[in-house]
Amino acid sequence: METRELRYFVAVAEELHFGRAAQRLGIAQPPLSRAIQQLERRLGVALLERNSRAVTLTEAGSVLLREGQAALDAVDAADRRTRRAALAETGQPGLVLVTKAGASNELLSKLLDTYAAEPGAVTVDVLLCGPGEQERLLRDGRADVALLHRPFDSTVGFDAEELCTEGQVAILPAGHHLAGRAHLRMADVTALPGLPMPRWPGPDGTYPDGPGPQVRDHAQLVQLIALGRASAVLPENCRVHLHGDVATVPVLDAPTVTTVIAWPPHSRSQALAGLVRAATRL
Amino acid sequence: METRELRYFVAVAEELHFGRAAQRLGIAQPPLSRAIQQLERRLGVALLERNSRAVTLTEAGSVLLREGQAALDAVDAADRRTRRAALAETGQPGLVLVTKAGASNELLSKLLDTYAAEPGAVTVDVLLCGPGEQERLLRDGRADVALLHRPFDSTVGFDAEELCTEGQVAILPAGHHLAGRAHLRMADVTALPGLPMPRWPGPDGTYPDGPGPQVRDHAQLVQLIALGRASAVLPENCRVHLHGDVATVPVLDAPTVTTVIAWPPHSRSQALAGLVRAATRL
DNA sequence: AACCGGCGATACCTCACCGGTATCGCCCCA
DNA sequence: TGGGGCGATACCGGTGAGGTATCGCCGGTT
Repeated sequence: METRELRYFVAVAEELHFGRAAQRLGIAQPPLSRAIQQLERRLGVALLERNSRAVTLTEAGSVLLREGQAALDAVDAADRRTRRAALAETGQPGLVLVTKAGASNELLSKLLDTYAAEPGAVTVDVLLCGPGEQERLLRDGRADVALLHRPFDSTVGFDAEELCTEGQVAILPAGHHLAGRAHLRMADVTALPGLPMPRWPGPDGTYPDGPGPQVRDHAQLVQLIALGRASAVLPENCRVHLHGDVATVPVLDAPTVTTVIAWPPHSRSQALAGLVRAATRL
Repeated sequence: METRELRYFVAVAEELHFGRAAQRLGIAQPPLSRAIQQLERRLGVALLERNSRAVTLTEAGSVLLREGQAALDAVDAADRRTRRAALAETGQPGLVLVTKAGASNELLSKLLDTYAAEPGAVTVDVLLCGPGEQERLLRDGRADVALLHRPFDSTVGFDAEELCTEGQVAILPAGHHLAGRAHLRMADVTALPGLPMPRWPGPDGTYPDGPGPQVRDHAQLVQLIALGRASAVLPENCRVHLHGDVATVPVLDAPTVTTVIAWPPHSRSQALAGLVRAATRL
């Protein structure tokens, strides 16, 4: 099975429309139709159901969609990491670390300082992204290593070391009547009248239905809380980049959050090993 | 990057010889040389160092070797699992479970019975293999789910659930002077004069250097022990398929062995979920 | 009921590129 | 200095990927 065929199939399977898929791929529709037919013939498997007016996935088709996406990510990762390895020989970015924007900031800066002081340390690029995007970046090779936060992020499929564990705090508008409490319970802060929890985008970039404002990063969220339009429960360390307009109150029964450093399991890079060693020594 | 190019590069990188690689791929040498050159040109990266008389990998080349092997496994997995999904619709093997030959036998049969009794259970094929081969089979799609034994097998890169934990016992020839002891320590059984630990093949099929007979599975090992040519330390449950010629003695300070059920993290199959549920209920 | 429009499949053509054979150039070694 | 092993180059033929034009089917509209 060739990568080209996989890319074509994944495009059609995601769009469920040959015309749009062809457009997205930058080719005409007839070659796309033929390529999919040929793939089905070579596999000996029907992947798509074309009853006129609609294209749907067969059972085998949805398996190939999932597995094909994973395989394409792996191929992209091979491409990107190879290019990066070649650049690294000439000096440039040795490792790319990805973390959620606005999370674990002081841990991250300590880590970067500690690692940079090591002999043989390479340059580390830091990539910030929204929640849930890190796994993808790690899988498709745009990043080599990530700071993840369990239980929000899953470390399944990666190798990981735990770095630290912390409780969570509620973030409330400064004048809110609960802002003065010494501590709260989850039941106190879920469904606060007029202060809904925000909605984060899913892996596909769309927002789930429901109440609450749509946010893309912590800065947006804090602004909305300061405006009295939302509330949130976040790990303690986010306090360091909050200012006077919001209050933080520990939430006793919120799940604890563990920060871990994670990387693809087949990495055998010297640089990555050094960074992980530095992290576990913090 | 196309799958064909990756396969070609991996062959050359493993053989470090264009002629042999071409032979292994079933093509002539000149097209192979050209394909590699083109890959290097497209990536803009030197992958191989050809000083006359020897081919060696560059730093970027070894990155592409590792990442490329992982990517090819993922592509193979997509192919195999798609074909299997299509067969499953017509009734045949719904899941392939792989485990080390001769390990966790009664646990496995209980698991298969429990699962088979569930409504909607599909047929489960059992694949037996040597130690260290399971991860590979899971990665390239020849298997869907595995019984692994920590700490011998690594579950890195997979999703897993723990099933049970057990101590280890020394396996000795029936008449051995330590066979009557109530228990032993690791120090007692490592380097027994005339009873070396066996050597198992590595992932590449070759055996490490050193003393001790080469073995490929538990049956061979037990036979060698009964003949007084080897000894071993294995999880307790292996007792059930031993016979009179060998003795087992608990080893108090051997690491405990945890049997886990593991599967590729992006699986979303209903059948797999049912099997895992059955396993955790045992 | 007839027509129109959207969509996937088919027909047919062109050209890139993949693979094969023959041969070269280089270098180690006898 | 000549031979042999090895990778690169030159050249050729066939497969197949992609493009354009068009068909066939079906559903909704008037």
